[in-house]
Amino acid sequence: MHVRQLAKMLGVSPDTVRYYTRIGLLEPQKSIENGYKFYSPNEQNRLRFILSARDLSFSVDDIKQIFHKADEGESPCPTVRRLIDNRLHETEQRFQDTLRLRARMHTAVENWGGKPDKKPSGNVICHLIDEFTKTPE
Amino acid sequence: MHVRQLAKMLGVSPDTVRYYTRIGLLEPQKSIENGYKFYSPNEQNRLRFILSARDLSFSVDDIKQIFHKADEGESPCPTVRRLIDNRLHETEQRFQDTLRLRARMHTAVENWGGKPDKKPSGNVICHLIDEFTKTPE
DNA sequence: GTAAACCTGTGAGTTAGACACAGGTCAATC
DNA sequence: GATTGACCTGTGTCTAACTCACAGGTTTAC
Repeated sequence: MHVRQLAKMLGVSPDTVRYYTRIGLLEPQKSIENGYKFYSPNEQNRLRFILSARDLSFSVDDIKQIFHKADEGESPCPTVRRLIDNRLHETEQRFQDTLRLRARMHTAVENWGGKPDKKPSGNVICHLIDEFTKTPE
Repeated sequence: MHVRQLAKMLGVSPDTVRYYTRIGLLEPQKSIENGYKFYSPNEQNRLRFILSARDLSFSVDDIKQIFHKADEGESPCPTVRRLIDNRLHETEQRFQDTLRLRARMHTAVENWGGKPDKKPSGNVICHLIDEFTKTPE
């Protein structure tokens, strides 16, 4: 199975598959006559796993670690449990940040609704942004 | 005012100031004897504006556009209103994505609590991840 | 045989900075 | 005046997770 076919089967772009291959997460065989890469059922399964892990926000480097454990025959589960703990904290942080940002943006847009456009003057570049910063509420 | 002093004054890292300078958002004068960059009060004001815009999720490229308008003497406000509309959509999207991700991760961790570690076998790399994907609820 | 459509791998570009590093500057000491 | 050490500078390179550009190989239709 070549790159485009595999990508289509699992619903990702060929470039994504090429990327995972480039960094060593996938190790397809190289056709001698073609130079084209050939993905075996085992590689297909690995890609499926990568996508599942990605959906839980595991990073590519995390997945490398998981594969490393598994390739040595050890259980990757402790690693997985440890890693998701970090990812969970990150996600929580990002969630809170995004929540605050969203509120700030909504306030700004609302705030700007009744204000006119103005030309820049002196040290005011855009009075919407400048004034909003000074009165965050 | 040199880079470190300016950075400290506005609470960012010198590298951040250098970055904005490198991409042309700031245009300090270059000392002839030193080669060191000198930031005038006007540049200080520009940096303050950049940070305000950044806090509303405007991208560096957005800010470039805003500066471009303002430098031509036109009102950047219409640009600002148009741009924040895009950023608001992005933020909303990111918020929803993060919300879903967070829920998925919580479900996974809960789910894994009662499950043992297992060694990889056949085409199962980590049963926690593999099985969770198959039963998302 | 040839033309067009399609596919490939590799190299480079993307964001918003962080980090490494060779060298310049300045005050304090000898 | 020379020298040490602390501090500062600009520039080049690196990051994550891909995406895009591109030169060239392959396959199919005529």
